[in-house]
Amino acid sequence: MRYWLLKSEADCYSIDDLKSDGTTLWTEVRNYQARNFLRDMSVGDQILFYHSNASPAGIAGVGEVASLCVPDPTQFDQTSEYYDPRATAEKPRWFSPTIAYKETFAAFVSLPTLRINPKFRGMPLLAPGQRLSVQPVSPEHFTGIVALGRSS
DNA sequence: GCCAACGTTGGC
DNA sequence: GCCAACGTTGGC
Repeated sequence: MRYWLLKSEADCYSIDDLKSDGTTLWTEVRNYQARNFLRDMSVGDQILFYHSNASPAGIAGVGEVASLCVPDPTQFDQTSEYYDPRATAEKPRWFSPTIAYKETFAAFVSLPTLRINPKFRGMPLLAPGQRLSVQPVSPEHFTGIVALGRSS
């Protein structure tokens, strides 16, 4: 089993939205490196759900990969701002796994909290200037963040 | 809303 | 295939 971090703009799709949906198709990723990570996901992989554009930004809870990637339907939708004219049904360019809700942290784990804790040094999330919306997470970092999130 | 960092596009 | 211009991300 592997561990990942998924970013979502908090005012666009938050952990509460995932909770009420139960599962969601993770669409609209338009970055090749992020796409490749999505394709690497296996059913049962654990997801840290990160709120970006929040104050503060940080990790709100945990999800799980419920199904492997399918072609992202928004790439074929001419009315979508994520429409990609270069994508075809035979050769889709973008892919979406299904993510299931697992838990909302009792204690939101903010970005500043992660930065001051030497345990999390080396996380890609904390690297200056990184913007990738899908990132791998080490088992140690995942466990440490979940422990912080469950504490109150 | 600012702006630094980064990815993508497209002319050559 | 280089690289400048442009657009986007995302923390603050």
